[in-house]
Amino acid sequence: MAKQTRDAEATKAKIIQNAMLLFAKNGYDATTADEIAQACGVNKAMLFYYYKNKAGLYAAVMTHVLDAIHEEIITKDKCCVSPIADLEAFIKTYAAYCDNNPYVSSLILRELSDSGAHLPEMMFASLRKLFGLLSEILREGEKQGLFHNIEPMIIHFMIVGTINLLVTTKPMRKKAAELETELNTCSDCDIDEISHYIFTKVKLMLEMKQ
Amino acid sequence: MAKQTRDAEATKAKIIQNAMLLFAKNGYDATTADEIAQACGVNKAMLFYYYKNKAGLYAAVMTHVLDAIHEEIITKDKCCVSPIADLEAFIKTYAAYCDNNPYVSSLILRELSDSGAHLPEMMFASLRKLFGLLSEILREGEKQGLFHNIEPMIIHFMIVGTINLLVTTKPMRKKAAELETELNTCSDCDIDEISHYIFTKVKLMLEMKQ
Amino acid sequence: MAKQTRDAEATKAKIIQNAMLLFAKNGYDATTADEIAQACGVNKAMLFYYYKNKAGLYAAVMTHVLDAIHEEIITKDKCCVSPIADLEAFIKTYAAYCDNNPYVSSLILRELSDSGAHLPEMMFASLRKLFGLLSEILREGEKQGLFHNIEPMIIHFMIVGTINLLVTTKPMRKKAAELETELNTCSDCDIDEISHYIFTKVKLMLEMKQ
Amino acid sequence: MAKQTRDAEATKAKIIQNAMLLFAKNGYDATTADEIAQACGVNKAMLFYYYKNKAGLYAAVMTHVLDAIHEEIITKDKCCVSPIADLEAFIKTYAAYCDNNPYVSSLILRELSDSGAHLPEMMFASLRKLFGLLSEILREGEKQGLFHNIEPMIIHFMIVGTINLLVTTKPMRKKAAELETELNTCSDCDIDEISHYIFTKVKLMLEMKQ
DNA sequence: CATGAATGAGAGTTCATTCAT
DNA sequence: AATGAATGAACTCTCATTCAT
Repeated sequence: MAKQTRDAEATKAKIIQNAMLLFAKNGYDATTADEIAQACGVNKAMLFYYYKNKAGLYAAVMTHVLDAIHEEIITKDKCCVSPIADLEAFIKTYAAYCDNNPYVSSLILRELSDSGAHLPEMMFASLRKLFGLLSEILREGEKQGLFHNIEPMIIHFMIVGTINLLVTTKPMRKKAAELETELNTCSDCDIDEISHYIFTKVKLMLEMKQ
Repeated sequence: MAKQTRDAEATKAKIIQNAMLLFAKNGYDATTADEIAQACGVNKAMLFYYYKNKAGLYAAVMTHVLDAIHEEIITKDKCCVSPIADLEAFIKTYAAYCDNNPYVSSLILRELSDSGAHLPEMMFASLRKLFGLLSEILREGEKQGLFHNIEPMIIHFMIVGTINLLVTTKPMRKKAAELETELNTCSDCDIDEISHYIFTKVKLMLEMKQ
Repeated sequence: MAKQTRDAEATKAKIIQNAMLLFAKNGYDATTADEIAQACGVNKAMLFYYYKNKAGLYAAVMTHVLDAIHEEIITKDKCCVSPIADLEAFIKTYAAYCDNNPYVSSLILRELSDSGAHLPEMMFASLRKLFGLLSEILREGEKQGLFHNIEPMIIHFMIVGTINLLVTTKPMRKKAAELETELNTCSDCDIDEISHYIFTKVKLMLEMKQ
Repeated sequence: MAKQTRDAEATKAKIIQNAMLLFAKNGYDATTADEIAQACGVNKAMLFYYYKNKAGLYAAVMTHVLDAIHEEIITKDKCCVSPIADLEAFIKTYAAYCDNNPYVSSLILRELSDSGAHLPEMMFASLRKLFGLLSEILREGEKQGLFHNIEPMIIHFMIVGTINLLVTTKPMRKKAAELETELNTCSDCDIDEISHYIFTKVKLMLEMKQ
């Protein structure tokens, strides 16, 4: 009996995992149910059995992804030591997570460029949670007189957007570097350098009174 | 000179224009040839007559968009006054252009999150041109001792990515603001405030020696 | 054993059967997937489900046809009594089979006049098998001193080509006879007369030393 | 003025010539108006201007082909010397003509395997003329007591069908010979050997009383 | 006579989804 | 819970044909 239950869970997990990769690689429309099923080694009808329809599966994938990243951040951040330490933790954790799970950036960017067309309600909740974390840090820093002239939404996109773009364009930048050596596309930068650079620059930016 | 019933240039332009809007709104896969043709008031076969296939039309749209933005920038920028003035012009022109033509941001972000899956060769050329403009400004600033510790690719995405994300998420942010007043999503910020804010912050960031 | 609503083998067979008739009647290009599906009372997508694409279905049809005729001949021929008896059996069996399944002649002639454009590899194998049967008979006859001056390929086409042409042109010849009584188009000849005539004449031809 | 007229004629001839080759190579349905126009270096609309529609062009091509072959035969045959000489001339002229204009065999075989679906009325007339020539020779031979037990339609297909099949399958037989040396596909036979062989064998066949 | 622009009616193929087992 | 069979609605693309110039 326990076997049965665990199999069902295992199947569901396998589906989410493979769907995530494929949605990230090819986008929502270009990913077919057949493809996902085949990648899982599961019958196609199972996708619909467990997730009702393609949109439902996609929603499940996105919740999974966003919840995971949120949890990663609140776990890794030794919250509340200092706003600056928190900011550093936020940036580095987010960057490291995206680098390890590169489909995440792709999924998030795509969703943002759709204005959340595929999953309005749910997207809001999960993305807001993420934005909420940074907002809180910034507000606290402002309260302590460390940060000035804060526009949290813009800062959020500066951090998160930049990281996501650098992650998704990695192969593209590598290819560009091979074609033309003149342009510096940061094609060999590793994620720790990148996140450290971003942190340093954003910190400066927030600390200035202007 | 007389208004013609059969004007190839006009038809081609109509197609590009409508395709651009639809590709931006719905993405490549979710946009159908029927839809585009109907929006143009043109027979579907014309799309293929002029652009060979859907991918060809998409490529034409993207070249058009990226070339237009490039030209806008090099026209509006009174080039070479000073790196700081150039930076300001770059940011503000780019932001204003995207705000006036909101499909642009959507198209660019989507393409970047695909790593240029739809148009490898061409994308490179056009995006590189844009990146090249900023690169040049940054390099000059560094040479003049105004900017320090420059990583151009990261700076580029910080500017361009942030603007694009703010443009595409505008409706989403508006909706979020209606639902919940607690969070500040910059939903009423207008584009000039935004681009000025970004310019100010980026300038600071570049001028610091760290 | 119970009659099933969903019987893959039955469906596949239905598709082959109807496709065979339609390809024979109208040729490859002029036969549409819609038409075939409708004739089968099956959804069009099933054709692609089972046979991948139109060419695949056509190939399946041809293999089916050629294998069937080959089997018919090796079954009906009491092989190896004497080359002459074998020749008679070959001619009469082939003729009777084509007469009973008139699409066969049409398919074969069409394919030959295309030089096997639609299915290079497969066509070779199956047609060669048929030609091999006659070749063997002729060679044996020659060895036994019964036949002389044999050019097997030419003899093969004389037999098989003539039969096929008489079968496919049957309606045409009937119509011609109605229009004009002067010309004798053998419009009332039945297949047994025809095959007997061919056998008699070919036998003479082979037995002469010239 | 004469120039104009001659140009029109030249254009029409160019169209017929190229259409003939393409119809022969690819069949009626698989040949497109675009293709023909491009091959001629003529605007597509011209095809319809001169020949009303595709079927009309095809009909024109076929009449051209069949009339040409008919004329060739009645020209080359020193008619009425003796039925045997006439037969020889008929076979050899037909074979040589098809060998020089290989599209002819393809077109004729295809048309016959359709039972003249594309051009009922016209096909009859032209094919009948050809068949009429042979019929007359056979009848005369019978009257003179040279030939016996004649079934003209069958003899006709034995001659014409065999020649056509050998011509159209030439590339196929060559390829088969390369793959497998065991089978003798007459792949190196030249047309004069073939037509002489056919003539010899048919002559024997007709002279026997059986 | 000649052209390029335009069209409508399909054709083949794909795919999310459902049904029967 | 799981599968393969089946479907209907779309989608991209093609092509004979016509129109305006």
